[in-house]
Amino acid sequence: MGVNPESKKSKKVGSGRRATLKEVAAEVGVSVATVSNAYNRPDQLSEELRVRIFEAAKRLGYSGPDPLGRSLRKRRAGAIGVLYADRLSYAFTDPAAVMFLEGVSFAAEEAGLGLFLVPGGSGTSGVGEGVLSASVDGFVVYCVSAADPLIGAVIERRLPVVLVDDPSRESVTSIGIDDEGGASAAAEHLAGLGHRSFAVVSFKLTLEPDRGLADHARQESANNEDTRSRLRGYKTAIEAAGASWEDVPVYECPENTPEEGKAAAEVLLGREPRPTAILTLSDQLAFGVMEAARGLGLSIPGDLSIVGFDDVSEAARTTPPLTTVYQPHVEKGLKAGRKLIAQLEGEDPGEPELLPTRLVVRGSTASP
Amino acid sequence: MGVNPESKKSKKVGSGRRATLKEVAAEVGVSVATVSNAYNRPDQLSEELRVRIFEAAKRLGYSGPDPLGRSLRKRRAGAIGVLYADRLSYAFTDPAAVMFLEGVSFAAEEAGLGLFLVPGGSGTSGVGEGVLSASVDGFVVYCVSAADPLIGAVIERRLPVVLVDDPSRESVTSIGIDDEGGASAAAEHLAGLGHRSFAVVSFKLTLEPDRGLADHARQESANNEDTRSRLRGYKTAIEAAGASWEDVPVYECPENTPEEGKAAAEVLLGREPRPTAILTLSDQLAFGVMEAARGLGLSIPGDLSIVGFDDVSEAARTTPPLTTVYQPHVEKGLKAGRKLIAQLEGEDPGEPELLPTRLVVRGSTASP
DNA sequence: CTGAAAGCGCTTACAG
DNA sequence: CTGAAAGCGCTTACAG
Repeated sequence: MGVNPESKKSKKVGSGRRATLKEVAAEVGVSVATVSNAYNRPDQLSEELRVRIFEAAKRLGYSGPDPLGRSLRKRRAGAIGVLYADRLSYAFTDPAAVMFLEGVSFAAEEAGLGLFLVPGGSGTSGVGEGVLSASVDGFVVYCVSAADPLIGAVIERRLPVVLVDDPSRESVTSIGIDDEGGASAAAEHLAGLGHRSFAVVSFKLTLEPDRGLADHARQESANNEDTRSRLRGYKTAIEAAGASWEDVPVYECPENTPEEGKAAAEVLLGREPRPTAILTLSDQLAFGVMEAARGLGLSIPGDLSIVGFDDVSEAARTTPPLTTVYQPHVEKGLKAGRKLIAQLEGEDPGEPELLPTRLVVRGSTASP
Repeated sequence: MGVNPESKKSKKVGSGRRATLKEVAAEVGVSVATVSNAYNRPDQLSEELRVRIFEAAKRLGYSGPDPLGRSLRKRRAGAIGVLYADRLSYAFTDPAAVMFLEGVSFAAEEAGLGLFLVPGGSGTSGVGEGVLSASVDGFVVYCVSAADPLIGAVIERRLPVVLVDDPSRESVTSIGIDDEGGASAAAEHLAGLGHRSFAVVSFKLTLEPDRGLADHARQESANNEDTRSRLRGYKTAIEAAGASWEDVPVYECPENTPEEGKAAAEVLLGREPRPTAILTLSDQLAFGVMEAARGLGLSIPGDLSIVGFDDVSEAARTTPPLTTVYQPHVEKGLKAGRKLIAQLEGEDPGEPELLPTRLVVRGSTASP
């Protein structure tokens, strides 16, 4: 029978010391290998013995091999890590990030893996601490600028990696979207409606973000590939329409939130001449722009046309509905996850992929 | 100098075999203990030696102690597990779940822990497989019915646990909200407006969900504590208003989605007498009800009053805005996470807590 | 300031 | 069908 080592300290469930494989083996009078086999290779022992082992396990409160021991031995953590540059909790605040995670989690589930959300941002510990200490088999790196030291930490770990929205490292698998194409389609659309006076609301441009108008040099220094591409798309289309990019104010927001977008728009709409169209780098920013316009008594799209980027589900439900650039967030996450899993299984992750974007014209844009 | 063992197979970054503590020790000519100390207890060795060790580590491509080995030795996974009953990917689809996760992730970040999302649902592997194999230090259990075998798997693991929205296990820490109070406030509100003809759109009632009207017996058999409480709240207030609960059709939806809510409403609104008010168990369901009403040409709230539950951010932005019961999703997640972390640190997780709910009256309710 | 030794809990050839 | 042994990579008293 053996005395249950837990009976002494009978605190709440969960606080007791777990039994181990070794203890179960001792209880049954077999070797640890046999107990291990009972769980992992049922064909390696008689059914009768297997049942006896499970009974003993139950008696001792043993719930199967400890994942920690097993992982070390098998050199497999059983989880894929998702690295997000900002605070983890902030990721759940951004609908685009949430959809992306939905896709990744789908891929993880397919493969029977867990999803480990790695604290990347400025937590209590140093930069990259989370990356260095996460028990994962690989990383999906999302929303992390190529210049961020976090990327260095990830590379150092020498685990399989998929970089999302950042094709800058040739040697690393990546997946992204056609940022430039989407952006230029949006700007072309506005130009086609007759707009010539534009303004842009942008993400942060460097690791040390500013809040305010960004001059040409600063725009050029943008170190997020998607930010660069979207700005380039806007620029190309605006110049093709015969307007000067030099005259287009680009406002940098340190964070991708409606609040920041609102603050940006309030500045941009106070300038002379007042822009007739505002292009943003995300729906989140565009929502803030809409709010600012309402606050100033401007009608959309009568006085001001607005376009977003992302086609988050809410974009279809604002008043008026937002014209924006669709990108397949869930699919991007799914494919990123699958590319990582392919690497884990020694398969070819495939070429860097660029998923298509598409302009979705709704009610927030019209002739000036 | 020593030959870098990786130089032979020069495939993509990430595919190389990692160096180990032992190899670094050999390279420098010190013991593994000293190398370990270099990373974990800088005061235990001379600065000069420490630098030499880091240089050697860099040379060999060693990025610091492997989390797997460290976790096993320290008996700490460095992550808190979140268990969700359905498919993981589905959690990201439900705005209430996303806010909850935001809160949990905030708590995890505070404590320098990762967030491990455990596949609970019907993946490729057996029930509880994800739970049994997750390398975590404890579980936050969300949206899992007390009757679900997953709970059994969690308990078996003998790790610290926090049960969310399910106070049924006395011995386990839990946190929830005042479901009944919120629900009865909502029904009272409708009764106060003069409604006497109600219908209810409910979550699934058992582990084997039905789609359709649920008779009294089935309502009673509901095994989710929050579902039971909300139904009880509706019932109490409706009966207090002098109406008969027997006459109130309760439609069970197998999933908490707008689509299901719509299907439910289409049936309920086809009945005679047509209800003048529909109470739902969530905003997600309520959104579907709104859609169904629109589809049938019914005006809200003129022909039909609708109330939701959750006060998801979208609830304020529908047309008309949704009257609903607010609950503090993020705070619930935050507190659940902190209670778990308190247990991990041997502190008192505190009493089971019941967070307050509050009726938020918006435009979707009016006199019949 | 540094090292030898034990051990965290497990799995996997291999031998019988 | 079962077991003895090695070892996954690390940390931690402990001794010097």
